[in-house]
Amino acid sequence: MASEDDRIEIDIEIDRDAGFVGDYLLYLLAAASDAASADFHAHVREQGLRVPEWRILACLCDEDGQMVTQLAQLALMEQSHLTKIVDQMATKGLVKRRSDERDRRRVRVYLTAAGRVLGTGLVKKAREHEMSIVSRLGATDAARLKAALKDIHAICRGGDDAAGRASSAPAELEASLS
Amino acid sequence: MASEDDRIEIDIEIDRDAGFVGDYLLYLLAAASDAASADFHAHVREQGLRVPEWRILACLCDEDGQMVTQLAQLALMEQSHLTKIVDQMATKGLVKRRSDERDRRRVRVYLTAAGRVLGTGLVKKAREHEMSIVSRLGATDAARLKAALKDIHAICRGGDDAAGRASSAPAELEASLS
DNA sequence: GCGATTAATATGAATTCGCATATTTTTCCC
DNA sequence: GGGAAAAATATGCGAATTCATATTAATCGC
Repeated sequence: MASEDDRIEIDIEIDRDAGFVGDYLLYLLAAASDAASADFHAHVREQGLRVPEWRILACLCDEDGQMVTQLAQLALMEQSHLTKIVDQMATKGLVKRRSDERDRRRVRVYLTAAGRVLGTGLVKKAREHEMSIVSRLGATDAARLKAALKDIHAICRGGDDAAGRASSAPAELEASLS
Repeated sequence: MASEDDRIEIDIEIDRDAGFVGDYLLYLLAAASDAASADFHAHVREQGLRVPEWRILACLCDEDGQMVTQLAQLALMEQSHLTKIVDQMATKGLVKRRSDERDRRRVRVYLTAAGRVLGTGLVKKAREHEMSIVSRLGATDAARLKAALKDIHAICRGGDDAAGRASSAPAELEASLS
């Protein structure tokens, strides 16, 4: 019962011919997004922020005083979730709410001074981090990649709001799409 | 106090010059991934599956009997989360566990007949859906995009396990990287 | 071979997230 | 202008997700 078969059995099957997922666009997008973000997200957490908070800060640095729904779409999260995160950020003193004068249903979210400082710093870091990836990928390929990603986004939107034009579209992504 | 100023004030600012997020690689990746997946994920849920379950099915269709940790990496989720989802899927009769004979710490996850049927069907649907996106994007651009995404993944991995080679790497993505 | 260390998975508590819906304000239509 | 329909946000609750750690098995050093 002792030493019958001590060969090391290699059970790691390297199937280079891939299967399905290894070349599936939706998987590649998710995997690339995850992998690319891991580094920076770790940095964000070191700053005492969670990822959704960072996203909101970044969006507000781009355009302060956005509406809740607008911001949620842009930050890729649900409205009710964004509302809750804004609560927390307000408690932390990073943002403040103010209801829109013209339409008092709307609530606009503004950066506080502290929020702007933190956000600006992180945006700078994010740019540096992005540059390090872009340089490793090559500037040309990176530019092509970005263009393709914008195309994908433009093509695939409509599952949400069926060819939703006008007011709800996250402005930044509309631009430069051809 | 009645009609002082009824002009419709356009408060939607279309800033085509983008800000930061509109051209930030990590944002574009996340946004594209979200947008591209929305459709199909809706279909998955209509089949009574949640997205993580679909991911696991797909991975097992590619290679049955994977280890828990392996599977978690491949399916882009945490190990403890995967364990719980496998519990549920086992209850539903989609997968079954069997401990590895050589190393009884390891638990391998296998598809049941029902799981394979469901998974195979969804993979087929996923291929069709992917093709519809690829055709709208253009075959050449799509191929370039996939290559770039694989590059990104290869470049950015290392935040997790510092240049992790060998056994832990999700085989499919290693392949065809140059 | 025996104890210490490491690997693989599971478990439990705390948090986040998402869905359905309530609430408040505005717009539309008559 | 008054009530019904719509829009924007908030709330409550259940499920999903994470984090820290427990548990079990294998490997390494002596």
